[in-house]
Amino acid sequence: MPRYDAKRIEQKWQQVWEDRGTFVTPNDPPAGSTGKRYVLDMFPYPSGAGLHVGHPEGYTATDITCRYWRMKGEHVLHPMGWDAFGLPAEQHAIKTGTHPSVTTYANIDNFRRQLKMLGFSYDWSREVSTTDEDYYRWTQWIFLQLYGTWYDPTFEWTGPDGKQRVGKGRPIAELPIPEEVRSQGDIAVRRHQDSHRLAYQSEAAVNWCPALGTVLANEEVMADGTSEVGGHPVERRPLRQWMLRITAYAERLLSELDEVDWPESIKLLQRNWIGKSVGAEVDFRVETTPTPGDGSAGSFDAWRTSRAQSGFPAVPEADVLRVYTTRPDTLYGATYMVVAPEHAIVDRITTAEQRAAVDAYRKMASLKSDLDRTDLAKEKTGVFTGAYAINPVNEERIPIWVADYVLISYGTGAIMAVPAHDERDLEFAQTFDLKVIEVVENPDGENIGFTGLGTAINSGEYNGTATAEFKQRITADLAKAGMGREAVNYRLRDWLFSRQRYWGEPFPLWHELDADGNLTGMIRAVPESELPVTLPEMEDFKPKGTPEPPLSWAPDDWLYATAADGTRLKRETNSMPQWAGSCWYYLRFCDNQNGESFIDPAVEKYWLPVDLYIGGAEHAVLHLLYSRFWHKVLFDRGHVSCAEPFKRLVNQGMILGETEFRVHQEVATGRYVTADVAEGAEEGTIVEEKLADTDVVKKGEGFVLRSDESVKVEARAFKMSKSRGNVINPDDIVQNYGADSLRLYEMFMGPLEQTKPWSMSGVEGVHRFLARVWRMFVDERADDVQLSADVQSVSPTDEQERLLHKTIKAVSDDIERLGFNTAISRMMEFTNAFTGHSPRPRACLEPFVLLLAPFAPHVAEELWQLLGHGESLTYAPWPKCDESKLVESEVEVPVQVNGKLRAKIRVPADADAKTMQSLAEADVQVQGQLAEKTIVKVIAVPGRMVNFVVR
RNA sequence: GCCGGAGUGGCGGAAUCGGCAGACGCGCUGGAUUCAAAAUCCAGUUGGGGUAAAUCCCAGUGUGGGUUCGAGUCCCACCUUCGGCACCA
Repeated sequence: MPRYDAKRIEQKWQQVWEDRGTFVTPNDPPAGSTGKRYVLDMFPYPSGAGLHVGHPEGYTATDITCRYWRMKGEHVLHPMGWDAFGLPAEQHAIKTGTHPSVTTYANIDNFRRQLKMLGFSYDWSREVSTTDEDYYRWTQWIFLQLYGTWYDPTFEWTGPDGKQRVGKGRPIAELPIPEEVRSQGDIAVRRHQDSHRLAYQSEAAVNWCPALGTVLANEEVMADGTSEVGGHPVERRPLRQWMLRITAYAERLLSELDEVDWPESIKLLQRNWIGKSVGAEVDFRVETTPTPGDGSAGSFDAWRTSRAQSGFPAVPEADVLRVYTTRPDTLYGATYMVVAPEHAIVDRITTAEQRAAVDAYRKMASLKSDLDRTDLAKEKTGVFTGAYAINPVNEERIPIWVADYVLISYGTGAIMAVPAHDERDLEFAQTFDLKVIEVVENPDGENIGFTGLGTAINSGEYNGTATAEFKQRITADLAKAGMGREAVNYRLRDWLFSRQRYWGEPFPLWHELDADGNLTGMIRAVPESELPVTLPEMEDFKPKGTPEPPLSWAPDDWLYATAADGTRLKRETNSMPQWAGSCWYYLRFCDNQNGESFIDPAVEKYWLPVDLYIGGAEHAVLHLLYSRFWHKVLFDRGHVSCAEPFKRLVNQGMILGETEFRVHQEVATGRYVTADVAEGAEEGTIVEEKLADTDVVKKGEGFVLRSDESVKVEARAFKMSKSRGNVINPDDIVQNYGADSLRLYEMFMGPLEQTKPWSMSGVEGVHRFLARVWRMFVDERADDVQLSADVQSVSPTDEQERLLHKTIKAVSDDIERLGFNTAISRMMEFTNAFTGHSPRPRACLEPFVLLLAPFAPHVAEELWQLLGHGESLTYAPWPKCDESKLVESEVEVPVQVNGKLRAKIRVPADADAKTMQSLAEADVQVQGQLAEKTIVKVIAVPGRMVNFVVR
């Protein structure tokens, strides 16, 4: 029985593709290729659970695109690899005692098997894993580029892409060394350089997660103060860590977003994350300083005079408090100031009377976790320092407070508080009974809200000025007086780049040791020739619950060395975060065998940028921002030729579990029982309740399902999860329906970008479609698989030809705009029209097989072979749409009367407006509608419709 | 709270430029085939009304308003829902 046997067909063709190396892609374009396409998937983390149905969604979308472009004659790069460093493998290793590399490579084998089973056209010879020494050698090399680079924000240059830019990452050797630094000797020069490198060490308070035994990046900590992985509490702790100076690139990361074709929503997420704001810095002189001799001598007037002469200094004097504000126009409404508890000025200005209270507050604030500082403690706390500052515009004396609602890490760590126009300031002012002065009003008397725009009041000479103009004027005036300047701030923070983990890339760095074996703080980069710094073999890599990284108890021969100059060296024992490997994998795919460099420049120039990048929206800020940052550094240093790595980005939507139904049934007046039911459960079924009203129904007894108005049915689809038991395993789907059905179903579910629920009967639906296609070609009543006698070399009818070319056009257009669901429905329409008719012209069916091929490649190959073709259809030319075959001599158009559809008439396709009108008027239906009415106006759109406006 | 996306039959969704709302699939109903079933094929399927018949009538794309000859599509306000951010001055 030659039924549609997906399993036989799929195994056969996967073997053929592998044997023939069908998808192996050399870097040199084949003769006659029309161009290059680099189509990339976000490579997976090979978890122990295996492939999830979410993976094949994006992978099928890219695969269809690749197969389509190959048939169009493009040279297509379509690689796959593994983002295999990371916490789960390490935690699994700790639990089971298996080395993480063992688990990782076993998982990779499973993932590879599953992906091959789905028939994706990857060039497997380009496979990489971030955990391979050959790979992370270059991750370390790129890190050294970051380490060896400083950002010059004023450097003007033109890149290889021909665009003019201001700001460039330059070699650290080109960093100007100020004379006073140079005069202090070598160590001072090295320190100066270290403070400008894109990779630097910092002692700052970091996110330490005791449960995971590691520090985390801001991006890895959720809004509620718990870790993104596992949801464990995270605390703030001062620790020495490696940071990457991504903030230096904030402006470039923001402005160069305009160059890429990404969804606006993702660009917006990145813009918000970078969080640029434009405002002003303003200096407030502290009136009294309790400790003499710290530079506070002199009157306010004297200070003002000197400022007017010397201008706004880079660093304020010790008794000057610098604030950042986006609303310099509200300066007259500043009634108090607030500094963050960590602000250095607090020690200098706190009065003796307030000292004890301030110290206690600062201590308390330092112990608070982020969680305490946000959600739980929304009410404002703070302490008066006893000191006052002078408002530079009106010389008002205003109190300085310490409060933790001001963050040390943003702006200058200090604010001028304008309670009339800032909700948080008002809340604080009300709590502590501070003055509120309104300085903005709406001339129309409408409520402008806190931050609304309007015109100035209570603002001296500026009264009556509109907000926008006021901002400009006062910023200019402050600058002239040496009291302020325009300033830009970013919400983006530097990237915490070190982790206390074994299973990650070691840093290619040495610490210099002194005679006693202590760190001197001086760093030496491992020479490029000594890369990779491989992970040492270790039995015990279990975190000890302290911030000591596992590598710190690595064998001594790994840990220590002596330099040629006799200096004792100790390795950096932190490791890189999982993001490191995924920051640049798209580059290595182009040239994964290269032992000389991370990518050959000519190869890079040919393949880059990635033309289409598809993956989950969960990487909208993290991976995609980090990756762009690294790429820009490599670009600035001349290692890549384009400034943006991913030209077009598409996020696939999440696939949810099957829709679940739940009934709420009234059992007594106002009392409900709730239960999960199967879809289409019938009245009278006994269902077991979830939440019982124990007064009415005993728990565990169940109740009889009714169907009346007191019963409410709730339908909801949930995220797939093990605990909910609604996970769909791709292996099962392939086993029961085949890979082609899985691919087709995932594309048919709905738009790629959309979140959508799984439906098993939907899978059956597309499987039925493929079986229908099969029967369009194969007579199932025959004894063996052979072309049906109904498929004949006869001339197609005009109608058949028109449908074929309509289908070619629609499917091609749909693939190019990634509208796979509609492409599939077009092919279904074609199939519905052709099945059951005999004879079925070959001239229509052959191109149809080619249209189907990107979506369901296995069955398409089988049918192509049945049609007598010896070669795989992978590189068969894509069918061309003959526009002349699309034209119809007559079209049906709607006729409206006062905008309402009243009739349909057939008109010649090329009829002009006049002809259409007279044909419409001649129609019996229309005449009936127009009888006894006056025609006021007629709108006729040729080929579209006719509308009579009547009275 | 702020920012963004989405609301269309019983369900997933279609309508690419403001021009026939509901393509295609699921589900359901009826029929054919069959000893019976599975599989397959054919027909119907937004709701309401109406007819001997239908190429009939009315309503209809979250709600309320508006622009237009004409609105699922554009504008204003609101509701619901999903996602992101969240003391960022």
